[in-house]
Amino acid sequence: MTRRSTAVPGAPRPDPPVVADRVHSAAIHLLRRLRKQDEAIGLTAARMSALSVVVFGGPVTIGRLAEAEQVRGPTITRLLAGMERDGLLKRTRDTGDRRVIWIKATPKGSRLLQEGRRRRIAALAAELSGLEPADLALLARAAELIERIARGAPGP
Amino acid sequence: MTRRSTAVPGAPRPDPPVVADRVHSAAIHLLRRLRKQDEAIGLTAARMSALSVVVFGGPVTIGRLAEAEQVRGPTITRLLAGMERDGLLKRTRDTGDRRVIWIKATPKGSRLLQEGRRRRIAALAAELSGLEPADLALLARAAELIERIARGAPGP
DNA sequence: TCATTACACTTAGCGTAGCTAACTAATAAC
DNA sequence: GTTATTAGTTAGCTACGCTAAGTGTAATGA
Repeated sequence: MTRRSTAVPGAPRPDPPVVADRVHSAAIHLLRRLRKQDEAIGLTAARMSALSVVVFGGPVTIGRLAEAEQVRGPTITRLLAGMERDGLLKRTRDTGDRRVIWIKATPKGSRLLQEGRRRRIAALAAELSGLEPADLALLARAAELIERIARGAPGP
Repeated sequence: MTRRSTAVPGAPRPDPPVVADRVHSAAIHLLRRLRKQDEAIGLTAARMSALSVVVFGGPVTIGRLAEAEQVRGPTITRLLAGMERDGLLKRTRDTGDRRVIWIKATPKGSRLLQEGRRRRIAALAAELSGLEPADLALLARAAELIERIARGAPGP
């Protein structure tokens, strides 16, 4: 079913390529800006993203994690190697199928993730808090749309 | 993180950190997805971004380009080296101040940029064209908001 | 004038992240 | 009991951030 509209009556229909270009550009610039917050906590974007899958999604296998992160196996393997070395998570061989490895976050990992997100997001959140509630809601809705599209999902 | 509905008068005020987190996450996933389109044309995101500054902003110096791209000098130097090798742009020593180098796009560079943007954006635009006009307009507005925030502008 | 300072850019080298191809080890299928 | 499939790793490539240090040009000032 279609969603509730926030359209301004009489506004011209936006051109998809133009909107795509703008959204694309905004995403690039936003992430470049946020990257600068990274070294404060020592969690890169890739680590933070993977860690949040593990922390919020519960224990997960390497393959599922690669899928969730939309990257290939070796990328995850190396990412996890560094994070395990840093004590953020641990691997456990599956007792049934011994090819499978389960990834679990350590308390340190969970704590660092929360802290990292807080920091990385803080600057952005601070800017956002200057917006009107309507604009905030608009951004939330936009993020939802983009997320769905990025996942390649046909619909909600 | 709870899922929130579209902005409706009377809805609770969205929490800035929550929105920030979602926007952040959406940006990451979107770009990861778009990156997959890159090899089709042979222009990476960084190249495309720099090239578009050169193409649309006219000839530019290395320093200004680094500034525009929000990266350090050496990053631009190396980026340009590859692009010059590939015939996408050319360097010219400033005749007045011989420390300065002007970057200009070649016809090939301009052409490739247009083509690259078209391709990189095509998939996204295709998805977007399935949206209602209202949602398209919402995304356009969201991109505008994010762009302003990413630039660190105080904004209206 | 000539030594010093400032500036624009480059080189060297490090770290992180993406990839493919080829490998090991375990399981499933015939 | 082979053979095929699956899960994950290793090796090695590219790209793109960074800092520190180097080169060459311009500006300054004793």
